[in-house]
Amino acid sequence: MKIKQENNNIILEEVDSFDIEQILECGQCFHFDKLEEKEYVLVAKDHLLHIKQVGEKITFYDTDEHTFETVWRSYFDLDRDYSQIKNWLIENEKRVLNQNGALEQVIIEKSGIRILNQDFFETLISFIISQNKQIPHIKQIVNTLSIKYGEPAGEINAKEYYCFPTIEKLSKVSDSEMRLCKTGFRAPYILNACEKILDGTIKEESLLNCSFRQAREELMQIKGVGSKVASCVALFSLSKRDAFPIDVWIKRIMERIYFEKETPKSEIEQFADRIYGEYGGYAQQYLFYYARDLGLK
DNA sequence: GACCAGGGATCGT
DNA sequence: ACGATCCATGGT
Repeated sequence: MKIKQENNNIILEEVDSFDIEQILECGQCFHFDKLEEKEYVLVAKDHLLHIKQVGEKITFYDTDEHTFETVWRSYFDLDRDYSQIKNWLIENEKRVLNQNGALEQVIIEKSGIRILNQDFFETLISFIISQNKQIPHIKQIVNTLSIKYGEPAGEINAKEYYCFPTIEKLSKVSDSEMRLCKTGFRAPYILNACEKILDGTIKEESLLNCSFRQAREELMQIKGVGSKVASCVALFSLSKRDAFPIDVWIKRIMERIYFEKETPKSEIEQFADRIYGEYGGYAQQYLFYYARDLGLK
């Protein structure tokens, strides 16, 4: 990877496995705007980023080296060797199945995906909101909460963007106010999550220092957080790359490519552990995006 | 353990 | 237009 500073911009070249469209649109994050083809504005970690990709060249507009190094390098998972992960997954699938599997083609098609290292609180609330909702609606709610309760993050093309609210701010919102943001029955879940963090039941620090399974157990103490939401939070904000969140899409694609019949989630989870192991999270993201694009039924 | 509410935008017909 | 669906979960 080559890093250049040009005017006020940071330019990346020769980045392996990086497609800004696939990274943002694959369903792992919700706080961004598409401006043009492969040109986006996103708000993350209390920073605003205007980013554009043309071929192999990626421009981080109005970004200094210090911000790039301290915020975006880790956010975009730039120190991870994705080629090694892809190769391992394809080889291990072959070993377990004793023949070539379907994952290789999925990975080739979605090879520009990276798993973002997102903020814990924002990820937790976003995935509580996500249940039974489609991505455009999740984005709308995250946006509404940020505008109403977050700090200004900056302006691009005459549009003001807002940071995701702090836990203190969000915890003081009333149930009825929260429902005005279209959160519906999830409103008490969001408030319960704030409560459990503020009273110390849930500690990000200890979640970072334990196994995926332990972290999932602890997160599930929050009302409205089940196995799927907890797995997403662990994968996207706690570096648990062995997490394998199973939703309807993953269930459908796994049933199609490995089982060829209806299969309980518990069995799918066990199988994923065996075939994808410590890289389950990456496999899940390739498969999820692929299945959604396919519009699998 | 199977079923159903809950809330509303979006998608498919 | 309008009904079905939706990156689940908790309660019954």
